[in-house]
Amino acid sequence: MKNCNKVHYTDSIYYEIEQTSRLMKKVVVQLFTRLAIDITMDEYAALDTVSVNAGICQRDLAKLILKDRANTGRILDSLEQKGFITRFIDTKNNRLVKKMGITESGLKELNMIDSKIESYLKSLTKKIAPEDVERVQETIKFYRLELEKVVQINI
Amino acid sequence: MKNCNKVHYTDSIYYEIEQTSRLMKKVVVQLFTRLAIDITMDEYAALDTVSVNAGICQRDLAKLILKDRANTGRILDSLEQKGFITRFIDTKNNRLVKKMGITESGLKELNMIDSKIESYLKSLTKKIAPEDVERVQETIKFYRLELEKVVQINI
DNA sequence: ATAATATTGTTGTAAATGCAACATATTTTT
DNA sequence: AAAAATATGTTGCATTTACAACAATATTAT
Repeated sequence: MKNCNKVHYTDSIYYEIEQTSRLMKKVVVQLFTRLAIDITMDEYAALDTVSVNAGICQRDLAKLILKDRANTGRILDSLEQKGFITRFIDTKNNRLVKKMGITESGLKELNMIDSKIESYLKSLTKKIAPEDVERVQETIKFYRLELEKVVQINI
Repeated sequence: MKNCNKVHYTDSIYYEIEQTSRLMKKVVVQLFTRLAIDITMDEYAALDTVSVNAGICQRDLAKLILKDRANTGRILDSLEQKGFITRFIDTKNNRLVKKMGITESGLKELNMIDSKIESYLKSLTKKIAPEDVERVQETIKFYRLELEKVVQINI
């Protein structure tokens, strides 16, 4: 008799999270397209992050959004070109850095997108008890912090 | 007074899952590199999926691994070239399709990788109660099935 | 029967991504 | 003081990815 109790990676929580993330990304991209939102998901996430971290520099933002410095710079180029953020040279620990902040126009865009997608995203979890959603979120966050301890970040 | 209760996308479970997935991918890629495993994570996931779905055709596999037909074909090209799967022409609903199966060498590689990474991956959740891990996995799976209902899959 | 549509896999292409290398400036080491 | 290392942002490149177009075949509609 063969070993039928084999543990498969594709049954693990790791793969489950990855698959869910991929699917979710598809859902949100399709939502953005349907709503004619003219920034990408990554730009939206970066804009939101900047809005709660006024005056952050590029490298620190890169660490938050888990992208490398190169692509973070490119995302910010796009957001700046669209007028949603402003960038300015400043110092951090005596070093010249590029800091940024959200503009009025960016804040308006952010609120517009939030209002457009909020109800739809909520509807996706409506069949799950709110306390379950919260518990899952807390557990995943704890797990993510564990991952941060062992991952090598080269940003 | 400004609205300090604003709900941010970056605080949502959607972003939490995406960030965790990104971080997890980094962790596993670094693990694969450290262990000198010579296939990619995607190839590994595909190989595992093939191992439990013997005789599956390419398009059906694409639906399982959530990649498009083009890239699924490319991943399989690589696995076939390395001798880990075999592909053969067959019919499904009277249509010519490319089916596949895992080879002896592929099964050996799969088991080798599993044995190498198992304990490490387990250690990442050792601080979380097993029942919590299971509950999270179930809730996410339920959520993923909700997503599958609304997403447009163009595979 | 002919035309239109659907299924499956491949090829081409443009965009996104990560990584290494570079430029500049500052800190630390020797 | 000179050299080495670090911090920050940008550029270039190779890989990955998604999407569209195509080729071949089978089914459905007219």
